[in-house]
Amino acid sequence: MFDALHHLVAQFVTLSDREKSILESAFVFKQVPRKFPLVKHGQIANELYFINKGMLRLFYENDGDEITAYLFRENLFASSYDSFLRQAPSIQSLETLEETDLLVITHQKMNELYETLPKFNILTRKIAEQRFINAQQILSSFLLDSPEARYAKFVEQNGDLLLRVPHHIIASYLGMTPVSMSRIRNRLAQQKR
Amino acid sequence: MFDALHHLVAQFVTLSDREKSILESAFVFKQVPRKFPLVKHGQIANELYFINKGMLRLFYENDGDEITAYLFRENLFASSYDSFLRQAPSIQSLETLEETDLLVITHQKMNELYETLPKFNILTRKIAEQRFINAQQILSSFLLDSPEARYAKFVEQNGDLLLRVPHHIIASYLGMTPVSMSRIRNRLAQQKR
DNA sequence: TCCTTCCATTAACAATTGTAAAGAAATGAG
DNA sequence: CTCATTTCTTTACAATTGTTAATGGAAGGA
Repeated sequence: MFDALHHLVAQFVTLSDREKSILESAFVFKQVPRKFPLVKHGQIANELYFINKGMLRLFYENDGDEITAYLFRENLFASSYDSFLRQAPSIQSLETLEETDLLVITHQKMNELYETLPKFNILTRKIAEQRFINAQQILSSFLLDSPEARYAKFVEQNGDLLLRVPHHIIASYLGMTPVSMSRIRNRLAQQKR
Repeated sequence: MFDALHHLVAQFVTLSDREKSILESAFVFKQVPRKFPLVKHGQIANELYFINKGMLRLFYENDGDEITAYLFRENLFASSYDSFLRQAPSIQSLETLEETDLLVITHQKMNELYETLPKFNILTRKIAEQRFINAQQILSSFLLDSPEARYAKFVEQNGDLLLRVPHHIIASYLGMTPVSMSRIRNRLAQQKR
């Protein structure tokens, strides 16, 4: 149950068995069905999730339609980070895309961990740094690439998601409409012939 | 000389006088002229900068032309972060826009600080978290706003930079061409009449 | 101060994207 | 298994952006 979590943590810090069990005891297992809302826009996110199985989507609600901010898959930490970190009302919503198995830690438990497990500061620092680098890579794709190139890169890196996530959700993640993405798919498919 | 730095640090952690002097001793003051290259694309960034006065721009070099990744102003830490954090060759370049006064800390000195000043982990974690939230806000503007709205927001938040930074540098930061930004400026100016 | 380089705007045209709507196919809940 | 809902694609048109080029003006180095 905690294998994937320990495997991720081990990439950043080395923990003793004792420290591992302190870490484990801070999390609670939770299985949630498809389309289950974990954070609603306007609420304060007070949980952080580690995904054992399934997928989450973080999205904005923009007068009626939903714009994907990020897609979380297995073995990632997920949350509405801005809300969770600042403990302020979330401008994003978080929902499952599939039936999902989560390890849940509350904001309060995390603060306790900073005390009982000093290495936790290093761990979260490195994870925050990595998230920043990731955000910067996505941003760079908006600055440097055409929508067509951005879609092509997405397929290269996350091609499997095309079969797992509705296309209009991917389209909004790539900053385009489903119509435009369909045209791009058409163009790229014809180039390959 | 260290006033602005201490002021920023105080927003995240409380340091004793002794800790403050440890922090100070890790930095070196450096004044650099306009258009001075601090990190060249391909190099490994091994310095982090705190800006006392002046401005830096972080940019990509895309077959000949330069695309702004970020604009750093006074009282901010600046670096080619991906390169600095991973100690890998930088895909970005970092340059001064004006004559600039910097406090410089090396990657090695930073690792020493993590040992001699444990609170430094907390400080850098919180700064990394803040940078992530900032990156996410910028990204959300690409997902949610039209180029016109993105320009309008920029003016609202950083209007003074229009007089301080060449427009084509701002345009590429906003993900558009200088021509398109000029048209948008024209449109918005006419709406106000 | 002079001169070269850089910079912002405008114009015209091509290409791409957004919007709205409709139909066919796939999917999930009961 | 069936039916309502969701999802993907296509079409036509409007709007916006990119591209290239030219001009006038500003700015900075010698």
